[in-house]
Amino acid sequence: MKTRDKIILASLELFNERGERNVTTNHIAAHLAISPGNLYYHFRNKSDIVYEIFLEYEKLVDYYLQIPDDRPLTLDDMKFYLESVFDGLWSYRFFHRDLEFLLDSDERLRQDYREFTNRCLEAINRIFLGLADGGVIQNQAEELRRAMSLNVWLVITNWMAFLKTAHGTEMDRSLSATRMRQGIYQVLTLEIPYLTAEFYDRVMALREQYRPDLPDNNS
Amino acid sequence: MKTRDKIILASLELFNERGERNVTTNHIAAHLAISPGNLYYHFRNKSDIVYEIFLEYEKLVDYYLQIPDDRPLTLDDMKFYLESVFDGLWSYRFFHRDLEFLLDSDERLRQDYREFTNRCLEAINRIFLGLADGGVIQNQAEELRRAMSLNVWLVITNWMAFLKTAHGTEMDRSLSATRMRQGIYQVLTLEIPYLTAEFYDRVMALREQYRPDLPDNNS
DNA sequence: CTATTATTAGAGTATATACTCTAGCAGTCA
DNA sequence: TGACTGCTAGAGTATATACTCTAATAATAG
Repeated sequence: MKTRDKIILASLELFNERGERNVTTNHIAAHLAISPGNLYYHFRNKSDIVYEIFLEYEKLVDYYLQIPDDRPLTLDDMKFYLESVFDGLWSYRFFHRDLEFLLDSDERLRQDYREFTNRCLEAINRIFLGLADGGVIQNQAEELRRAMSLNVWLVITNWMAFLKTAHGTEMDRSLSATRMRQGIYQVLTLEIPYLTAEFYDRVMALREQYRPDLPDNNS
Repeated sequence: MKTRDKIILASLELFNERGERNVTTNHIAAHLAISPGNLYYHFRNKSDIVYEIFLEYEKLVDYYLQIPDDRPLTLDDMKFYLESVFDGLWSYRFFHRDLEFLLDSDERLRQDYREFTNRCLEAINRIFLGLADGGVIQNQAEELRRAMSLNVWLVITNWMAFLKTAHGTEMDRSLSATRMRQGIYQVLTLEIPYLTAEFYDRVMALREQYRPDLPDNNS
């Protein structure tokens, strides 16, 4: 594997683990057992590494969120979108943690992220439309659908932070990966009132699969 | 005003404006035209300043979120809670920005914040109960109400970050304060499906007051 | 007035961090 | 072979940052 790719990979790993703020370029180099000079040969600065990682994140999510417009959407589609998005969120979870600082330090990233957000909102909106076509959820007025999409986005992008902050120190990876699924539960909760009678039971059953086992057992 | 209080005030101001990460203790001292030594006479370290500010934030929100249990809640109550919470969020907006790092650096804060979160969730839950009593929203199953409360919390605590990241550089204070109100719009959106027939029109009219003037005009 | 305590200034320090510079090495192509 | 280009090491640097230390000044109590 090329050094450049190794740098990106190790950075992502360390960022996710410790937070971007706590990971220096020297740490990254040390972790890879390469020299700082080597790292800076491949990247002009830390922001460039972050930006490169963002491009991957963006690509992944954009790939997941391709919405077919030649057919209605099914329950399986919905499940796929939810799982994919939370999977992406998990893989690049450092990103939303220090988001504001990162955007402040890099004009390019701010621009790109804004467009990324808009694309995601648009995708969520189209998923709702597709699900309405598929008879899973009821059709809603444009304005309400947009407001709902935004709420879905807010819940999704805040879920990771909630887990990290609302629960104790017991945030080992395995536990997180399980808890992560509760994010899907929360999103499905948003949809409940809009389900069609035909699909109500099936969606509720799906939702049940993501229910947190422990009621609220933090400490 | 005592120096100690001035430090807290100036810190809050600077943190909100530039983000905690970009504000050093030396900046704070310089801003107040006092010496670093003086600052460190009053606070052992930066974390202590943050913690002190958190205590104020906590007190404010706890004060706002006192829920009377001897009477049902009205629409006005709901409006008050929403405006109060978003007002608090705005006044201490730096806090949620670097939340994860702050909690990582201060065990006390992590502990306290977790309890704070739980109290807020509990309060939201009780507001829903009170509103159901008041005939504003329909009564829901315990589990659904809890999941909804959590969604409300997620939307509220992520709203500030969304504004800062999804819109351009044009985030001067005045604009923000206006946009801030759209957060209330989003929370009310969550409640729509659960409104009682008697209150539907009134809540929708209230919600209308918080509707963003510009559809999605960022750049 | 004096002794004591609280407050403040301001120079200073240890450490960290992002990043640079130079020189050497390795692969490649003529 | 030799020259050229890409890659790497590693010491080094400028700056920032959180925080300390000492001495001086103000406030207060007896």
